[in-house]
Amino acid sequence: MDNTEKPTTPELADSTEQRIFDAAHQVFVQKGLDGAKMQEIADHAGINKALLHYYFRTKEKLFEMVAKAVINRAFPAVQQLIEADMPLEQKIERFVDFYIDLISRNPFVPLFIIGEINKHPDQFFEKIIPAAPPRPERFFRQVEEAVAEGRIRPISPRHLLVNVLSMCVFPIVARPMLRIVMGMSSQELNLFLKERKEEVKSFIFAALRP
Amino acid sequence: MDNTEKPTTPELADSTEQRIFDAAHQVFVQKGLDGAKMQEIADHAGINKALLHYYFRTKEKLFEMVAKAVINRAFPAVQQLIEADMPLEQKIERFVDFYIDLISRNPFVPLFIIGEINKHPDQFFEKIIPAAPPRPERFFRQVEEAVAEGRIRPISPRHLLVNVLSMCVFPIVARPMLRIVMGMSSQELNLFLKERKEEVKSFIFAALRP
DNA sequence: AAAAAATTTAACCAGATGGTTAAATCGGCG
DNA sequence: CGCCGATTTAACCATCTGGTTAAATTTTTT
Repeated sequence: MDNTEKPTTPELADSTEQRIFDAAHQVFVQKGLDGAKMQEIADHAGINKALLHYYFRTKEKLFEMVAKAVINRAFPAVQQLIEADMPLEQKIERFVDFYIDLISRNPFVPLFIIGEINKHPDQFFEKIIPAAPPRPERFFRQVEEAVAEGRIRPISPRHLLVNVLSMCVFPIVARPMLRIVMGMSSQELNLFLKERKEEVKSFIFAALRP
Repeated sequence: MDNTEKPTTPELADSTEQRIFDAAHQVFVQKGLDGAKMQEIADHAGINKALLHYYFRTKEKLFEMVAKAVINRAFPAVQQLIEADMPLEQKIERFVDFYIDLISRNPFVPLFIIGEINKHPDQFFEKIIPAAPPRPERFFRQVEEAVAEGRIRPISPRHLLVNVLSMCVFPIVARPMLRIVMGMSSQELNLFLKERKEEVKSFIFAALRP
């Protein structure tokens, strides 16, 4: 039914504090800062407003913690895989599989990040986003090498990465829009999204043929 | 500075009513139903709250009108091009150019549609979305024909369309996220997005080679 | 200039929401 | 049992926000 991931900070596992945090995580990610109500978070955690404010003083602080957790969970995972020590072709394959799985389990996360930055750019870049993240330099070099060796068709490494990301993330995030544009039922869409992993991989490798 | 499009209902052009509607359009699309405040819309239109409520009774009604305008402006344009009477290859080329332009001028629109459906699915599908939109059957047939003739590599028409859509829309919509993932400055991103049209087209046609 | 329409001012209301507080209650534990 | 921390209850407050209203003021029309 609800197959979205919930974060776990091991030390506090199963504690009330953790239950509240998980509830906040879910509500904030789905509805955003403005759309989320403290009462709804309390309900979702199975407690009341008083206790909610007892554990987390203010909505702002709670949101800040959740937002930090979201981005600290989302980006390092990607970074790690994209910069891993692994042949380019294999890396792309694993990346597509891994990333489609990841986004399928957390379909609201990309929307949450983009939306909140759009609505409150200042706070987000000040408080939530950490130090400058390292660029995927190794991946870029791998692509350039593969091009130089003639293993793949000449292509801009950055555009390749963005193409891969786009084809993995967008269909899952834009699910409600696809339903309209493609005129598909919810069931049809489920089947369609399951085919994506193979379809995206074959599309990419076809585009990369020399 | 602000290159987002504003809708124009010709009859009322330049009227106060239109100025208010345009302001509402801009604020709602950027901040969503919950994030938008009536006072902000009034400020943006250069009037006061009383007059705002004089022209548009309630926030709900105003939002409903804006949302309808957004989707009635967004989807038919796509539908028309994708179902046009035109050779497949040419159609894809024009579609990429047209769609990247369209989204660049309205970068918040896709996010708005997806986000609002996620937050208020009931209202949106009841009141905003019109009758069942026609599927892109002709496009699908064109792809199947091209495959049968061996002009392009075998591929699922629906996945092809979603791939094209993804590569056009996602990078523009996810701009704030790309900044983080790719570690690019705002200026670098502008240059990067300008290269996209050519880059996407060549990627697609490379993937379609038999 | 007079009349009519558009717009502003300023006050107000009601409901929702974030947040607080003190006392009561519950639950485990020595 | 009796203590102690966790949790609930219920009342309360301040603020924000959507919405209304009547009168005053400005602008447009006649």
